[in-house]
Amino acid sequence: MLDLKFIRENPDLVVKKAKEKGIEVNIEHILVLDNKLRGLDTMVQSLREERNRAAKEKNIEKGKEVKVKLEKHENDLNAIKEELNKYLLQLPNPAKDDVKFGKNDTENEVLRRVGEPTKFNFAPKDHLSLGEKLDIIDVVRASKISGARFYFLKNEGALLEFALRQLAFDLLLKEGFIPLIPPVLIKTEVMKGLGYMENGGDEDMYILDKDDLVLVGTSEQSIVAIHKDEVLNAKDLPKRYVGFSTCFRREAGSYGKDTRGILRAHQFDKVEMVSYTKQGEDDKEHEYLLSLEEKLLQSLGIPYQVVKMCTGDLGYPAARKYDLEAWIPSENKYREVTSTSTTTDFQSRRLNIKYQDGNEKNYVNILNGTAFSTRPIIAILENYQQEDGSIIIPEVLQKYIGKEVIKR
RNA sequence: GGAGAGGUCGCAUAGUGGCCUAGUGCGAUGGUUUUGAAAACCAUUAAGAGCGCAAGUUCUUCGGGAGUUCGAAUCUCCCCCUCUCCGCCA
Repeated sequence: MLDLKFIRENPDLVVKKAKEKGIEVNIEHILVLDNKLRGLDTMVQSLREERNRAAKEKNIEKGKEVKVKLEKHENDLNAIKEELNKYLLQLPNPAKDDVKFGKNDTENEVLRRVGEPTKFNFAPKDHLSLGEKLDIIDVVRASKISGARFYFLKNEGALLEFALRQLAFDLLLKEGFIPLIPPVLIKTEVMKGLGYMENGGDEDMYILDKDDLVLVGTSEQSIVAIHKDEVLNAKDLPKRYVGFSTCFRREAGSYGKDTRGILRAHQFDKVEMVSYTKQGEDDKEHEYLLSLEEKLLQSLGIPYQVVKMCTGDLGYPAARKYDLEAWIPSENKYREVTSTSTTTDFQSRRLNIKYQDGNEKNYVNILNGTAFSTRPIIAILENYQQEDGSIIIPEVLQKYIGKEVIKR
């Protein structure tokens, strides 16, 4: 959500920035509504003043008269407020100035590559063939009981996930992150407030009508909302959380896309980082979160590239976003495994999260980033595969799993 | 799931239709006093919004929403949350 005053003063900029993200905005309508609203608001206020005065004087006749007038104008006011709000919620967060303009993901910017694409003197297999042969991934039985896009992680497959999670927590706890296991069901009303259900977002969510709850698509959703309607102390910032949870996505609209293996599933696990910082300190924090993500991938010894999203690929709340893409030998290309975004004060306005610094009060900046998800397992299996189909376990993970090789 | 009790300013509590412009205590902040501190005393003690150059002024908010009323913290209805007991259960 953007500041209404800012919109009033910089309407052209708001339009231009939205356009860069590929979103058309009817700013005229917003300004007209805003203008109407303020006129009406003033009128309603003075009518209320009259009502209050009549009540104090116990002037019943006068009170009755004012009540009728007030009712009508209050209804109008509420209607306009609601409409204006609807439009305001549709405005995207403007991209930061350092973000390059681009229409879609083909125009994203590769910032750097770390490590060389893994070379094999045999034809590398994909993660699913490897996983099935080693009996660590089972999608056939999963589909029997849950349908397409579900999987069992089994044996060392399950242990690999635990190991990745522990590796991430070990690093982030050292960095002072607060560990968190969040709820994965959120009230529909709160999810709407978060803004994840707009623009078709609800199509990608599992909604439990009977209980008015929604399954989270990422624990970012519950972690970001943890301080809803709170004023934080500036002393405690930056405040950093690391949460672990299962994530649920309907993947509507991705039929036939990435159907093989565990790359795109309805359910997966993720270790998520969320930072709250003071206004204007998000750039520094963003680089910090990125550096942590790189450190984790580097410690696994997986070749990757850092990609900076162009304006057209940013999405609504992000002002800047980096993806880390790991080298996937079977596809002969890099694929997204983790990412990090700054939402500046876009989310904190919606959620009403502020901080107090002396006499000053301001909205916090909120950032998020993936430490690990299930996806890096794909990169590990494929990059560490041997000719006989066995997998060497990355050295940093060996202590968690208690062996060096996965073989049958 | 059943029965009951609650939710008021940072915290604790008072408030059962107009004297609430929400009282009191604690805490916090500033000041006076003091060599310094404590104590004492004095003052301040929320957020959001509108109008106004400003001083200021008005409105909204007593868990949330809807209603009754000239007038609601107070009455009615719905919802949320917390606590106690029972039942069930990792």
